[in-house]
Amino acid sequence: MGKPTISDLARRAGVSPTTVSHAFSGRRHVDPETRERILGIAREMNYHPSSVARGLRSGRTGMIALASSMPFAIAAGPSRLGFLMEIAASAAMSALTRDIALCLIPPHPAATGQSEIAVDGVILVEPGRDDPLVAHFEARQTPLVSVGTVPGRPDIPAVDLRSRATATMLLDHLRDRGSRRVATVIGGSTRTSQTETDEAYHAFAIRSGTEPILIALDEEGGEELAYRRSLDLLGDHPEIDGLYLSIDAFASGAVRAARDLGRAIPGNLRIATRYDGLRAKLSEPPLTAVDLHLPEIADAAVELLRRRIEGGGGQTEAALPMLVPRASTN
Amino acid sequence: MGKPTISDLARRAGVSPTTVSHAFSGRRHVDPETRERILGIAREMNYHPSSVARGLRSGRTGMIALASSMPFAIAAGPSRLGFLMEIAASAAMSALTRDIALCLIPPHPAATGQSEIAVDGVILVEPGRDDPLVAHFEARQTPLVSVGTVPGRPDIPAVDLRSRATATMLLDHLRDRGSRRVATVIGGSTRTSQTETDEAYHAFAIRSGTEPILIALDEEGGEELAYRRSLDLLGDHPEIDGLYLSIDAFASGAVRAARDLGRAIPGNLRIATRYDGLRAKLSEPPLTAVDLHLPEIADAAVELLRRRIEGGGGQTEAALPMLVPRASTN
DNA sequence: GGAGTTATGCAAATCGTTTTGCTATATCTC
DNA sequence: GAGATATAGCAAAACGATTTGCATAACTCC
Repeated sequence: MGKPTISDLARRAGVSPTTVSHAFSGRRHVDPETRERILGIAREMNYHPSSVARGLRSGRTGMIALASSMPFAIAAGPSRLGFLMEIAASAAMSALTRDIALCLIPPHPAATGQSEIAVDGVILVEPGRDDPLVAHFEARQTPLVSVGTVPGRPDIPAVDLRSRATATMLLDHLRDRGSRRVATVIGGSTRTSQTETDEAYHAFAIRSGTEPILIALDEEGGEELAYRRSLDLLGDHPEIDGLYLSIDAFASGAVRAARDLGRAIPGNLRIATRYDGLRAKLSEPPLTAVDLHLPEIADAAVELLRRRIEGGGGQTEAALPMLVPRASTN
Repeated sequence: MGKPTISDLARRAGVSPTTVSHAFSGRRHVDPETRERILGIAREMNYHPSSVARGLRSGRTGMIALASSMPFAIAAGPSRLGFLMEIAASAAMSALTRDIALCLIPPHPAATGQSEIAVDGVILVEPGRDDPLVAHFEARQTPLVSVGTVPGRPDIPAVDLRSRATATMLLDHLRDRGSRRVATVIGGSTRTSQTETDEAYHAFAIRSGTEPILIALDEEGGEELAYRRSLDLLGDHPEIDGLYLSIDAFASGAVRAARDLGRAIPGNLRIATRYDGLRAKLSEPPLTAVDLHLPEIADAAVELLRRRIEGGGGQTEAALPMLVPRASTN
């Protein structure tokens, strides 16, 4: 009736469960003839070992999770096709080639009591300082790696997203194209990408000998908030002729604001953003951004986590992001 | 040293494991005071129930999988952001609101021996006739639902993608815009979307009183194959002034072919495709396509599966796709 | 022909929960 | 005060594998 178990199979084959287990796992030698017979009967009676039972005994589930506390509004976007999903897709492919399944879990697992999922390890995407997800998984002694370093936690293995280099590259690009007064809009979170952008911008301002103009916006506010604040910003500082926005949703808002103010892009105002996703590509005009090499990043994270689960250590070098110049900074 | 177990907690609290279990699950009454004490000690000693053990006993893992035998080349695309990932993202969100985790599994789970993952149910994305994935999960008695009906298996609950209606809508649109000779390119697979497109096109041809011109291409061939075959097609049939391609990668190839042949789009040739993804939107010119309402589709599939896991039945009505006219058919 | 080795397989403990049946009080009902 | 009912908690049997130690028989080697 129910699914056949190892005992059912053992009985039918006239051997002990032990032998069946060994026949499947190969952890001990079984007479080849017996083995074939067992496997044959298994096929015949449609037996498949339960990975839950295996997991209980062996402590491995063969599954890793991808988690992010980034608000879905930004991570997945209205179009559901953002930064996070690009990493998810890449990580899934990478995991699969290593015979691991990838599981997507909610932004706030602590919130829901029952939804505790057993995974061998977790990849965190851009956690913030004191991110509850970090606490959550550390409490469960689940191996952790991060995409984007974890603020204040250099001990947690991470694939560096190189946000400082990214910001510097884009700011220099804006200046090289002729912008004299570049303002920056970052997210208000404590993620490394935002703090490094902040730092890179201030260094840039000093280098350029200009007074920095930087605002930090609540990431939940998305495009709409960025639109309103960009109107204010460009109104208060008509001298701004370059804008770097570290979140693509913000960039969309800024583009709308510029249009409403009659500022031509790039003629009168250059705009650049960080993540080269759908928004940057579909923007009118298309936005200059950087290729973060997300597939490579995701693959590195999966490999880092795998080694960590196996008990090994090891570090990873992330590829440097590459500038993708588009019409918005021509 | 290791993670604390229910027995450790029971000992510390001076009760039996049974009582601890009940205190957590609420399946039986425990004295509120005892309960609070147990929960307090649990927090203190950082106890978290093992979902693997729970799963073994209760037969539920709280996890569902998303599987597709669609070649990754098309599903995830070079940009990793295709049809499949849009469904994955939406399904993940839908699952999470129901306290279920979503797992992504490889196209050919049968291939890899060990990677058997325990899930409560599976959502199949556009399976073909006699799809090995269907056999795989049916052999394991895993509840199954499909996005896109399963060819030859009306008994498997599915969310209809309405490919016949989609094809008819787009073909009629091409004709309404002025195309007199509309050819169609479909994928060579046995997925319902392709066979229904085939049927819809032949019905359309009869309605229009024209000789049908249809070719089916290997889906693995992607844009490159479609490019070459479009060159042939347009060369052999210079009278073609409308083209419907049921796969967006094919459409990209056709656009390139048209350009190389000096055929203006839409002036000299109208082109439409099905899935309104990145390719359609970014194409030059942007391609007319349909909004399949993938988030709603994914949500319906998750809900259908959830009910099926719970033992219930129930059907689902899928929303009708909506035409998204763009410059390619102006 | 005894010691050592190899081949083959089994029994039993274990993984950490959930579930079922039971006991022992305490409280109500007429 | 006898029975019924509720309350609070325990013991033990699952769940379905893996793992470890041991047993038996057959071979090899001097």
